[in-house]
Amino acid sequence: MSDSTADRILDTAERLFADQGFHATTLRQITREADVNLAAVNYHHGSKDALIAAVFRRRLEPLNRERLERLEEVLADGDPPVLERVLEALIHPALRLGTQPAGDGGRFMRLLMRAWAENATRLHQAIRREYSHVMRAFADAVRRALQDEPADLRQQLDFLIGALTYTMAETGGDDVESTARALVRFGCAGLRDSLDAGDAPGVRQTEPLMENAR
Amino acid sequence: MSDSTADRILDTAERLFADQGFHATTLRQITREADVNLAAVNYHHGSKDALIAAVFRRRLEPLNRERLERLEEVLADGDPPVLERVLEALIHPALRLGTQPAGDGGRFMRLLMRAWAENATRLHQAIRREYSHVMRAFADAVRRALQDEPADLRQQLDFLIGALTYTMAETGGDDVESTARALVRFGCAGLRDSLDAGDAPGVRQTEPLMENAR
DNA sequence: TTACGATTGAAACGGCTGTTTGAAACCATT
DNA sequence: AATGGTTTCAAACAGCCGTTTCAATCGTAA
Repeated sequence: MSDSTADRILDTAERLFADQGFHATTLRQITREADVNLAAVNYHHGSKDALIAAVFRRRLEPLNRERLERLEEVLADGDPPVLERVLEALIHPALRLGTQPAGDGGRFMRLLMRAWAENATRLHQAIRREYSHVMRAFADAVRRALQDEPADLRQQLDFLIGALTYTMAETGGDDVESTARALVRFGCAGLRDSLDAGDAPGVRQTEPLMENAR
Repeated sequence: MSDSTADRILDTAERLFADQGFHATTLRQITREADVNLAAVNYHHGSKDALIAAVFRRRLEPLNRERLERLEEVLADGDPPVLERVLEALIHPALRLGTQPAGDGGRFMRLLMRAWAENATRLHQAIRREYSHVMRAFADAVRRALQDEPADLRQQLDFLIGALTYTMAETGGDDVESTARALVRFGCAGLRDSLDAGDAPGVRQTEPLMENAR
């Protein structure tokens, strides 16, 4: 049941895509390692592109659902929500994804990173589309937590997403808890300093911040 | 002179690699768009893999050199260096790379991201090797700026590198100055809060930071 | 047991890949 | 003008790609 042909193809494809990339991974390699016939991919998933999309859909949908559920809980607990808990709802489900089924490490996140490096492709756009409402919800929550006007909060959130994605792809999914704690804290400090202090730098200094390059 | 065959191949390859990925880009496409003969790639660069390495070497070497030069200046200006200026030496040369030759946007950074998504490959390891001494130098400088013991400062630096890489690949290289300013500030706040406050959270809160997932 | 849709299997399809080859063209030096 | 090394060119090489085909097999419902 859980080892149906279609599922075995998905598992193997996810692993190989993450390790080697989409184009570098061939259907023959997938079907050989999954121990299924070559034609099974086209029979069960339609095409290689459809297989790639299926690999993402299987992980992204539960991830974003859990993120939004946790965000709802945080928002229900108090109206100016606690910034730490908002970021934790964003970060923790993603970091846990790396350790979920069988210690796969940051494999899927490496994959997500790959897909997102494929800018200007249909895959990238599809993922962004599926992500957009999640990010909008979190941006609103952060704004409310900071009780500040919009500003360019989206940029700071992108900083955080970048740190999260990079970290997940780099670390092997070990010590998820401490990594999540460190990242939540890092992001909170950055967001608070960037927004609630207006335009002035958070720490005064004698040297000019930005000198012209030589 | 500047449009030598080898250089035209490098320029075209960099653009196509960033837009489509390494495996998805064919030598025939590169040579067609560069208006050179197919065999020219193997003649001037040896192989496709060697061409990929050459594309990276051309950008990475000046980038890391400029970073280290600026870091030296900052360190020479005062012994506990100003954290903002250290991060600025790390971030600004990278962000400027996107706007250098002809408004190429974050193209090379998208490429770097791609290479770094290719974990466990020789290319990734080669890049990490070339980066390691740079990162070590910056970690030392940050440690001195914060006047703190080692801790897991490397992790915080990875957060910052992730935010930088993600941001560069996402934004088209526009408003480099304001992006750099925002990122320096974001990173300084995160580093200061994470390290100089020890292990206690920077902001007290009534809710537990990390609840068990449902 | 028979019948039938769902699944698997082996083989082949056209097409594109990176690389190699050897002749032609170029260009500075004798 | 003749030479010899460097670079370009068109063509071909073997090999792998995603997909399709159609017969063989399986599992279940009549």
